[in-house]
Amino acid sequence: MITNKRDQILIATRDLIFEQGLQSISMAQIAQRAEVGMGTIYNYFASKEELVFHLYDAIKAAMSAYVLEGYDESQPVMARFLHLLTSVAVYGMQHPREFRLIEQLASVPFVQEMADPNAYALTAMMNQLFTEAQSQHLLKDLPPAVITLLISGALNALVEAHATQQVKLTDTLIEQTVAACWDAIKR
Amino acid sequence: MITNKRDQILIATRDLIFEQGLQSISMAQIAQRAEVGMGTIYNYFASKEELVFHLYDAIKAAMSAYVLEGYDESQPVMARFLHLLTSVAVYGMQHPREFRLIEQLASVPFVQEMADPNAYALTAMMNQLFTEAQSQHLLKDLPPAVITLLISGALNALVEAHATQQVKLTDTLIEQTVAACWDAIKR
Amino acid sequence: MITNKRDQILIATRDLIFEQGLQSISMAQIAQRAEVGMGTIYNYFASKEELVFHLYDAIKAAMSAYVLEGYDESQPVMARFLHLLTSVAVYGMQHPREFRLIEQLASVPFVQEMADPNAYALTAMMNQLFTEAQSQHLLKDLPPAVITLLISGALNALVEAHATQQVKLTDTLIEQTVAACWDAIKR
Amino acid sequence: MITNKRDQILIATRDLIFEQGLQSISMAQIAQRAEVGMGTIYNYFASKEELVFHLYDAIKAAMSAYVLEGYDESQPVMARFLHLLTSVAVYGMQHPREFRLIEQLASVPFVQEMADPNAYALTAMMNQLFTEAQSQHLLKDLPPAVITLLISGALNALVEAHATQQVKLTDTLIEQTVAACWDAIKR
DNA sequence: TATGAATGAGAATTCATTCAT
DNA sequence: AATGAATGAATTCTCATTCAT
Repeated sequence: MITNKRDQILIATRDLIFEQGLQSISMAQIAQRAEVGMGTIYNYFASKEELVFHLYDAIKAAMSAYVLEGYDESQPVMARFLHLLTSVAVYGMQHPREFRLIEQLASVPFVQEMADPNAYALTAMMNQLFTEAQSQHLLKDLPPAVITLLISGALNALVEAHATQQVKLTDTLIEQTVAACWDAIKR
Repeated sequence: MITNKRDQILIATRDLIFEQGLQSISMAQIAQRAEVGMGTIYNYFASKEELVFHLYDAIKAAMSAYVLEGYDESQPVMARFLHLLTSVAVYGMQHPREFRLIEQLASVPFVQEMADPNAYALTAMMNQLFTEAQSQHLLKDLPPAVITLLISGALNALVEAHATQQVKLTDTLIEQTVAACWDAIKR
Repeated sequence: MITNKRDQILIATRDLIFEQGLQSISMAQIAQRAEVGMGTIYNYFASKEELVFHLYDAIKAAMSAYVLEGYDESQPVMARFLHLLTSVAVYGMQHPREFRLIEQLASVPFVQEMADPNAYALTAMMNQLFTEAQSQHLLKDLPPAVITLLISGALNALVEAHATQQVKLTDTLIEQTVAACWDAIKR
Repeated sequence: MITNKRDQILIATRDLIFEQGLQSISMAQIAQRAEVGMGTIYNYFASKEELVFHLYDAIKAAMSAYVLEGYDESQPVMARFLHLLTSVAVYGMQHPREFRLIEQLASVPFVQEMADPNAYALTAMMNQLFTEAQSQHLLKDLPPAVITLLISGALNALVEAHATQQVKLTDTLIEQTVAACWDAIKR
C-alpha cells in the first residue's frame, strides 16, 4: 500500500467538506471516496466528530506553522504585519481547500467546543502584534480586538473568494491588498 | 389569533437558528416553538429548505431596504460610501440575530443555489458605487470585486462579533470603522 | 384502528422475546411483527431498553396484582403460604409467555439497573411471610433469604418448564408441588 | 509460554462472561484479555458460538465428573441423593463463576441447540435415581421430571445466590438445604 | 385550515470474521 | 502458528414529510 488508510480518509474528508459542506456528508460517502471500508474509519477515529475535528486541528496547525515560518519578532511592527498577512494570503492562495475548510469548520458548534482557543500560535501572534503596535501609537485609536476583526475579516473574505474561484489571487493582488489593510489601520 | 401562523413559524425558525445553528434544528422543534402543528408548516412552505430560504430572502430584503432608505444616488461617492457602510453596521447593531442569520445562511449550499445573485439591491448598489468611484480615480487600483470583498468582509466580521457579543458596537465605533474602511481603499 | 399501536408493539415484543430470546431481536423485527413503522416505536418508547423495561415492569406488576388478589394478611401463615405459591403457579400456568419473560428479563443487566427493587408488592409479601413464619417457629432453622430462594427457585423452575412445554401444569400438580414446598421448609 | 493460548482464551472468556454477561462481550475484548491476537482465537474455535459452547460443555463435563466422583450406584437411594446434591452444592461453593456460567449459558438459544441433552452423566444419573426411588415408593407421587425440576431449581437458586454474593454458602448450610430438599420429595 | 401520529429511508456506529504478513 | 488492520452487514435511532381526522 503506497498511501496509508489514515491519510486516504483525511484527504477524502477534506475534499468532500470542501465540495459539499460538512452537514451533507456521511461516513459512508467518506469511506467510499477514501476507498476504504466504513469500519476502517473507526479504527483511526473514534467518531465522525473526532475525525472532523482532527482535520481542522491538523490543518490549522499546518497553516500556523507555515505563516510563522521566518517570522522574526525582532523586526519592526510594519514588517511583521506585512509578513503575517502576506503569508496568510499566500497560504490561502496555495491551499484553497484547506483554507476554506478552516473557515467553514471554525463556526461549527462542536468544533468550537473541542478547540483549545490558545492552541494556535498564529492567533496569539496577531493579537500580540496589534497590541504592541498600538502601544507604539502606530495605529488608529481602535480596540485591538476590533483591528484584528477588521483585518482578518477582510483577508479571509478575499482568500475565501479565491477558494471558490470568484477571484483569482496573485502575488501582486496580495501585495496590494495587504497594503490596503495597513492603510485601514495605520494612524 | 393576533399573529398569524406563518409569522409565528418564521420567528420560531429565526430564533432557533440563531440559538442553535441550522443543522441541529428539526421541523418538530420549529413546530413546537411556533406553537403550531407540524403539518401546518407545510401549508405555508413546501419543505424545510424553502422555509429556511424564505427566511434568508425576507431578512436580506428587509436589510437591503433599511440600508437603501434615504440613499441618494446623486450624492458624491464618499457620502454614499459612508451612508451604505454606516447603515449596514447600524442595522447589524440593531438586529444582531437577523444579521447573523444572513451570514450563516449565505454559506449554506442549498441557500446559495436558491439565491438569485442579482436579487438584492444592496449588493448591486455597492458594486455600482465602487465601479463608479474607480472610474473617478478615487480608489486604489484594485478590481471592484476585490474592494467589495474587503470592505464587506471587514464590516461583516465586526457586526458578527457584535451579534455574538464578543464586541459591543456603538455609534462612535461604527464611525471609526467606516472611516478605516475608507482609508483602506481610497487612493 | 381496533388495537392501538402501542399495544401492538408491546405484544409483538413480548412474543418475539418469548420465541427467540432478547438478544436476537431487532427493532426492525419488532416493527414488522407489530405491523408498524420503525419510527412509530420511538413515538411511544424512547429506546429499545425503555421498551423492554416497560414490558417487564408492566407484566411484573400485573402478576403481582393477580397473586395478591384475595390475599388476606389476617389468615394463618400456612394458608397464606398456600395462597401465594398456588397463585404464582396458576398465573404461570395461564400466562406462560409473560411468566417466562419475567424470568428471562430479570437477569438482564439493564433491566436490573432500571428496576426498583421495592416496586413489587409480591416480593415484599413473601419476605414478610417467611420472616413471620420463622418468628412463630413454624419453619426450619434456615435464614429467611435462603428459604425464599429455595421456594422461588423450585417454583420458577416448574413454571418455566411448563412455559417451554417440557411439563404440563395442572391444578392437581400445582397442589402437590405447593405441598412439597411446604414440607421442605416446615419444622 | 507456560499456559497455552487455547486455555488463555477459555479463561478470558469465562471471566468476561462472569463479569459482564454474555451479550456485552466482543471477540476483541476476549483477545485483549487473553493477551492473544484476534485471529488466534479462530485457530482454535471456528466461531464465537463454538467458543462459548465449548466453554459451557467443558465446564459442565468437569462439574459432572466432580459430582460423580465417588458416587456409588450400589448405595441406598437416600445416600446417593445426599451425595449428588451435596456434591453439586459444594462444587458451586468452590467454583462460583463456573457454576454461574453454566446457569447463564443454559438458557441461551444457540447453546440449547448445540447441546446434546444426553451428554452429561449427571443429569442422567439424577433422572435414574429419582425413577428408581419412585419405583421403591420412597417419594411422593410426582412425575420424576417434576421432582428433578424442583430439586434442581431450588439448589441452583441457592448456589447462584452464592455466586452473586447474596448469600454465603457453608458446609452446614448445604447440609441443611439438602435435608430440606429431601423432605420436600420424600413420601 | 390545522393537526400530530405514522412512516421509512438514511444516519452513525459496532463487531464477528477474514487474510496478508 | 500468530497477528491485528480491514471489512461491511446489521443495529439503533432520527427526522422531513405525509395524510386521515
